[in-house]
Amino acid sequence: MYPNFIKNLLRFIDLNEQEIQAVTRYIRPVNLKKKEYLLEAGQVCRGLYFVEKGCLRMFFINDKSVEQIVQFALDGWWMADHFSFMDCKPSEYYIQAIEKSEVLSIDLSVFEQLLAEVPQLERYFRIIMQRALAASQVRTRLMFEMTKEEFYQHFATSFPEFVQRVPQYMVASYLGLTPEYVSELRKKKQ
Amino acid sequence: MYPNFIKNLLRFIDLNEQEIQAVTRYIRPVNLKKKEYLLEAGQVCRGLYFVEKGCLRMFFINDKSVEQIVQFALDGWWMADHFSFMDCKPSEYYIQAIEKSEVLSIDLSVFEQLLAEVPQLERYFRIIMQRALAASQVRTRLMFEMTKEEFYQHFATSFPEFVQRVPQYMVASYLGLTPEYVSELRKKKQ
DNA sequence: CGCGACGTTGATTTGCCTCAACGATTGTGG
DNA sequence: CCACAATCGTTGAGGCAAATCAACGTCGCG
Repeated sequence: MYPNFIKNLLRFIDLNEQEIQAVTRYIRPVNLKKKEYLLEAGQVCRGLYFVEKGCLRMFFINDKSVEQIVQFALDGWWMADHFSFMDCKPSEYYIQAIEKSEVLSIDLSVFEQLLAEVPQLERYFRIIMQRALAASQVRTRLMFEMTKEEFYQHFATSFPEFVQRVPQYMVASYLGLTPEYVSELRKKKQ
Repeated sequence: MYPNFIKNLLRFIDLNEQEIQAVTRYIRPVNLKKKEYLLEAGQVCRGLYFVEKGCLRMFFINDKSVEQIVQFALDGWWMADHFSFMDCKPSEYYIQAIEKSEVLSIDLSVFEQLLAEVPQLERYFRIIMQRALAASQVRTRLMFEMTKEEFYQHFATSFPEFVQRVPQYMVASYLGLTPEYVSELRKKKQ
């Protein structure tokens, strides 16, 4: 049951069988078909979402009515609009399954209770958040450091599985490029 | 002693007098003169830094040998290169005092011990990290959503004290603009 | 006073976008 | 199993936001 999730927990904290059972009792599993939404703009982001299997994207609609992707999540990654989640404010984001996905949600409504019952999870989430923050710092540096062309090439060579798995125009959006320009860059490289 | 720091702790968790004493025993205070460095590229980021009073900036040197600022921290904010801190990897960043500053460091060498002695701090740092992550998500969205001009105007009106307090070319760097272009934007607005 | 740090101005250049049109591939209902 | 429509990627012409480069003003400070 939820092998990826439990493996992820045990990677950062020690839990006995009983505690693992306790955690899983608080989880709300969500199965998504391709293109189905986990969150839509205007709704409150109810949970912290763990991708047990599949692939999600998080995006907003900009003032030109174009989808702007800000994050992906593959198997074993967490995803949430933390601002909306923490303050119960309506989100400006959509979270959508790129492929058929199996997601585990820890809803805010049970989050505090869960933390009280299994206090080690404070540590787990502290580490998860800290790592996410580190990743975000790295991304910021790369965006400033590189031209858009280098940024694309860097991404394509760093995450080849990714470029296979998701459509090219989504990669373009995530990197802040137009699909046309990515097309030009790919031609150039060969 | 460290009034801003303690106020910040108590804002998110409950601690009794004894626990507060325990925490302060683990702190390494650092006083910085204007332009003094707290971290230089190549060094490991030893601590999580809390700005008790003053103003810091974090930047790296890009391939054109230009300083690129990625973050500021005013009184009451945390700052660190989390990637370097967590994995003890040499940092690519500099952290420098923009003005005379009083910083409190929680060094990695005592971090785990401190968390063991005052377990509520796991919660405190989980919240701190989560909020930093939320802020980072908002910044990412703004950078994608707005033109550079809007981004500058948004920043200038959202943080007027800031624009007073730090030189214009640093604001420009933080926003990913050239000083010349910011100059042009300011002229335009009046 | 003189130097260095900071800001401004204008001319020129360019990286990347916009727009429009056209293949190629996929998938879906009849 | 085919027809036809989406969906996705490509190409090329033209345009613009913002960078680059160079030169000059101005202020504060040793």
